[in-house]
Amino acid sequence: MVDTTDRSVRVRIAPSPTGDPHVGTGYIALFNYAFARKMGGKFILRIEDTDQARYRADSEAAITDALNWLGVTWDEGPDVGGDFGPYHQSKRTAIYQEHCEKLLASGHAYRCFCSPETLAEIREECKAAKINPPMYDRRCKAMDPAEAKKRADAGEECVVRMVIPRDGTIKFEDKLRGEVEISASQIDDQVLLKGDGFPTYHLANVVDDHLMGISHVVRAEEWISSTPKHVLLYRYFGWDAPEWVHMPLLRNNDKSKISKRKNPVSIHYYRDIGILPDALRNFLSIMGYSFGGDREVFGLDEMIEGFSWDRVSLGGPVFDQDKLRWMNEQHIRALTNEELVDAFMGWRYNREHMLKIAPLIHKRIKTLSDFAGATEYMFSSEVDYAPFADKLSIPDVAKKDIWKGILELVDDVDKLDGFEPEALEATARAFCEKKGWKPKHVFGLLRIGSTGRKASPPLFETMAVIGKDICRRRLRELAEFIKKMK
RNA sequence: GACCCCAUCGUCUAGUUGGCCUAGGACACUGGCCUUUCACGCCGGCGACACGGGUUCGAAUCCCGUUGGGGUCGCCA
Repeated sequence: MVDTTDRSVRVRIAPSPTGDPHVGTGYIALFNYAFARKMGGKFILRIEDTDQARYRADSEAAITDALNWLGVTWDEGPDVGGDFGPYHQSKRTAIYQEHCEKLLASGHAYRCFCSPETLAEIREECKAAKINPPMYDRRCKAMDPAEAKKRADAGEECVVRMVIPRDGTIKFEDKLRGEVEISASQIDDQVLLKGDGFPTYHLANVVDDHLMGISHVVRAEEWISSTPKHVLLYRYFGWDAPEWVHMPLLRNNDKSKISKRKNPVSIHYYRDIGILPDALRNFLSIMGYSFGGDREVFGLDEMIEGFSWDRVSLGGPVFDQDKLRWMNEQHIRALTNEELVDAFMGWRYNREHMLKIAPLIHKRIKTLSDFAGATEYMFSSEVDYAPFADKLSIPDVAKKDIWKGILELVDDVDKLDGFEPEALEATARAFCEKKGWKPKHVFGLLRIGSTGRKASPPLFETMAVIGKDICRRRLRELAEFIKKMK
């Protein structure tokens, strides 16, 4: 089935720098990468930074670091260059606007001046009238294009929407499932160009995939329902569409789409608790995929060599932490003692990390041998809250408000760029203010939550050393623990 | 709610042109052996083809329906 002589395969991973490097990004990147290597094709990294509101400065580097850490590397991308750049969508706005003009000219798109408020009203009306799914009523489509252009040129803010046929169906072939058919009546006149002049995913994605010569779009299953829009866009532009491959979604234990509320989803979390990169990679590669025979532990090269879409299964795989740990154990065993020691040193037993710890424990140890006891929680992945059950309360605050509050604080911290002590403290104090809770009570909970101790070096410095991802995980577990307390 | 996708042990999966499946492996759980302890290792146990109709000599494998789960329905990707 797989033609290994096909050199024209070009695939891409297109993450959005809006947060932490997600395991789902790593998962999809891995399959794109394996397929590209198998076919002797190219794997491209493109940064989809078209959302100014959600853009996070520290995110892109975190994503590229995480992907490299996983062992997935790209042939073209913002850092390595290539013949199809630029590879940041934010640097391609002129291209999208130009293409939007073509659609406008051919009558496949129109300007829309409706405000977000108007749109919300329309959505409400649809709901009330039980119109499913709720859709834009296309009122601006009736406007004379010349008149619309005049208003836009005069500086009035507007978006550009694509025209979806009134009836008929849109079909496409998914490599893993066969033909998928969706009625045009289900599809809204999608916004292509936002009010700020940036493109939406749909436009940018199609234009870039075409311009970058992408042959196969390998992405997550959640995109299936918007694929008809993309198919239409290719048609409107007169381009050949790529092949579609929709991988199953990684799941929480309850089978819902994997999410940070129910699972650690940052690749950094797994790195920080001491999962070997090749173990995470191996684990991700048995999600929805089987190597063949009874092999579960295999190298990236082996996966590439035997790679075939035929080996993908479509039931959504649950991301099982236990099995990940077992996988990691297998990879640790495969190490020599020399390599194991290197792994420890590469992880946290190194000068750089010790230098962060040193000021925190310097005046808290009497002998060097006190180190292990004084820092145990800085190296472990989980802590036990049971010994503190009687300390997990705040005077005059209901238990429910406490655990919900902790979750809220975690969300506040999530919005930060980075995890610096100063910003952390400011966020925590703002939270106390907001809640009307005393810092000493909140900080006490934070301390127990992130260290598993009631005494520690300065809280926020300590949290910074433990790291954002582990702290977040611990705090969520603390909330869970309190929730379950009688 | 509408539309789309999916459906083998609790979990990851093998099973891919229907017969070699009284359904195999792995994680987890569990009984035992080994052992000065623990871990590893070894042997064993528990445990699934969602249900109902077809097609066929024969179905986990094909078709239809039902049920269940998931996803999407944003000027987010």
